[in-house]
Amino acid sequence: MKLEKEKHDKREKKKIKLSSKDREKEPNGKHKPSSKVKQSDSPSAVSSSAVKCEAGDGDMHEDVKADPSERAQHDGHEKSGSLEINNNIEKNNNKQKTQSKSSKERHNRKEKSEQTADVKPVDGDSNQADEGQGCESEATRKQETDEPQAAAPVKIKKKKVKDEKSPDDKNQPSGKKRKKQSPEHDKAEKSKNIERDEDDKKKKKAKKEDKKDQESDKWKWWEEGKLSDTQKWSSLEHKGPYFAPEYEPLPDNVCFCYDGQPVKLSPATEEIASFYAKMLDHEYTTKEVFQNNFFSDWKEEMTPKESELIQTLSKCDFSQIHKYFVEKSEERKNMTKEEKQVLKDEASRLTEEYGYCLLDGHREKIGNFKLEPPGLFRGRGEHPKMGKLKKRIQPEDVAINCSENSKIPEPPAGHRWKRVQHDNTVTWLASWLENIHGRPKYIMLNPSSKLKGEKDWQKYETARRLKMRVNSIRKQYRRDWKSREMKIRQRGVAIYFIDKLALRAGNEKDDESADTVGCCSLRVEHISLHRRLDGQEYVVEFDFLGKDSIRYYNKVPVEKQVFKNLKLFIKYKDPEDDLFDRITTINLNKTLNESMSGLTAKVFRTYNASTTLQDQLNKLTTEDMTVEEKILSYNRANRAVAILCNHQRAAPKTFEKSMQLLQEKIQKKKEQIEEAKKELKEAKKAHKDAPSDKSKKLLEKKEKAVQRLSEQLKKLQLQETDREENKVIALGTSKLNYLDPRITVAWCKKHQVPIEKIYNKTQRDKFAWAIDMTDENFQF
DNA sequence: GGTTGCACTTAGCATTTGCGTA
DNA sequence: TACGCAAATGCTAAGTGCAACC
Repeated sequence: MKLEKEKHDKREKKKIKLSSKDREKEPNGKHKPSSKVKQSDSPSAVSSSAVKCEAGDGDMHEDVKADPSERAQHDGHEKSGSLEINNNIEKNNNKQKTQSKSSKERHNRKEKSEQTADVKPVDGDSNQADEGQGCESEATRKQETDEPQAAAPVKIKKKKVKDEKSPDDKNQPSGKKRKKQSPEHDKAEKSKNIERDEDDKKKKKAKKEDKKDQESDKWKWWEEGKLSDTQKWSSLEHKGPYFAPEYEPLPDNVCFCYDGQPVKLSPATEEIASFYAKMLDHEYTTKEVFQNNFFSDWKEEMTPKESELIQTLSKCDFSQIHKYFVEKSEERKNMTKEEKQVLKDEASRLTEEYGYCLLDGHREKIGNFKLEPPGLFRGRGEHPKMGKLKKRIQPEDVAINCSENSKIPEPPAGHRWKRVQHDNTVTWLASWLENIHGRPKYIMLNPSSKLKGEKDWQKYETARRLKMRVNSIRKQYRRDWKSREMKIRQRGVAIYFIDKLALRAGNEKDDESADTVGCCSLRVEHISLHRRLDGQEYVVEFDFLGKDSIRYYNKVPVEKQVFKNLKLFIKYKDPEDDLFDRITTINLNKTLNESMSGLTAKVFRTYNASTTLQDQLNKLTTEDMTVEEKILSYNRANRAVAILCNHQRAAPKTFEKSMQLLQEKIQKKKEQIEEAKKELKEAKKAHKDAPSDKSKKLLEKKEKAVQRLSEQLKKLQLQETDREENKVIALGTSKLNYLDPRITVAWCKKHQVPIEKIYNKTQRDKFAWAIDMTDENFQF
């Protein structure tokens, strides 16, 4: 009861903070009509809620909350029955849920909700023994025979050699087209060429050796033992973070204008103005919340004189500043190769100096060694803090973590660190508090590092352990659906959703963030119940904004008991009430941990994603396929996971155009094939009429041409299918975070697909442990 | 048992790089 | 060689979950 009250109070607090005016607005700032507000404002609406369900077990009103035309159907999804991804992401992701309620009404609602509780404790949970822990070592550890990284450096080398030509050489026509020169000139040219070739060879050799060194230097931490769960390192040394460059004031000819008059701003005020000016092209600056947050934070940084003068944002003219930055960006784009190379060299130097640390004697790459520069906060979705000023991080804000006996990083001249600590139970190198939410941020290692890799490996091992326990866990949550205790029923249904739909846990959120939810924080307004829908029984329609304000829309047939429970959970509740008001992620995870050590809601996502990949790969791959077809199968399996996990992306801006180009290419190829076939027919006839060696050769040539063109066509068509199917689906997130890489490596080895066709360089670095240790027999 | 802070993973968008093609 | 595009990489927001504390 107390828990429910607290949940309610929290929500209440949040609602008060977020003005109803803001909440009822569409992302574009326009007010949208809100029937839901009306409904909940009326006292008679108390039990009617946005969730429509039948009265009793009889016929049901089949109500769909949003315009069905807005929802793209996506069928054929095995796991959830019918997962639907909305193609119109931009539109739908920004869709805001209308919510408004007076606190008095909310209080009444809480009391009503209390009436629904059965509080007879039933001991339904069974503790189950743990299984093996930690990272299992693979039975077979095979050395990687391919050199997946070879391709890219060779190409770079080629280009470099080309670039190193003297200016004279650059202008010389090459090869056969060269004009005849004098013998002296030829001789000089020849010796030049020899020189160049030798130089080339030397460089190639050096590079090869470098690479060899790097390979042999590569730390195979997975072949060593782990320190302990708490101790993360024995020694850690680094250079500290790299600070963002100081602000460069605008040239005198670039003016900020207020009320039509040019105003020279102080450097601090001007810097913040430049943050806004840079974003003028972006939709953010059209949003009222963004504008208000920016303006109030900006005002705080102004001098008293500036603050007195600048009273309204609408009178501020940033256009000159905006133009200046656009021009600067153009200039950068139009730099010569040499100028670009200077910048590139400087960046490499920085990475070399700050981008690596020494961890237990091994050189490890740092993930983010550059401190975040100041700017304006860009939240995702309808974030109440968008537009606020992200302040410049000073050395005095930064805590350093390294070993006691190491060389302590030097703070910038005239400054000192916030503190220097030597805590080997954490993995971060530096940390600071960001000023928007007051939360800590960290500088940590790259995913290719031991610390990250080990944790990743462990994650997949936990998911594999779940595979062994999942049947008994499923039996248990089915039993819980019939518990006499409301809390246990809710928990049973929540775990069912987490398992079946790969929903996130849904922790309680602080008051000042976008209104997004996960499983445990679902509200009544996020589901609609349909006794029958599209020929299926007991359908739950989900519609809510999840992490990053990505819309989750799905119509799922569920078991009858789940459906009945959901009806019970929403009884006497209003749209904004919690669907699972008796549980939190903490007690849900506690229950899961009792079933299996290390089990949390998150593990189900990893487990279901990896299982789906393995099943789909088995189903979609056959031996007679070409490598291209196998890759398409892999992408399809990957896509099934991305759909399950609801990993969406905005369609690429150039999507339509590039598809059109591809289609034109396909058409052209088809025409070429037709032409080639005609020629083949003629060659056949010629050979039949007057057989000779020449005619035979010609015939063979034409046959090969048709075959080659047909293969090219097939490749293009596969590309077209793949691209179309990937339009709004992001494959990368699941590949990097949810799919046990050993499944991929085993599949590549079994089906002779080069690993670099599936994993790029970064991914191969991250999954080096899996690539090294996995053979083709690996089973998740 | 709940709250809070901290440490870490997961996530999509923005920017840069480099490849294929005209 | 320049250009346009897709892929790769970088950036940082937004989640999860644990442990200390009350």
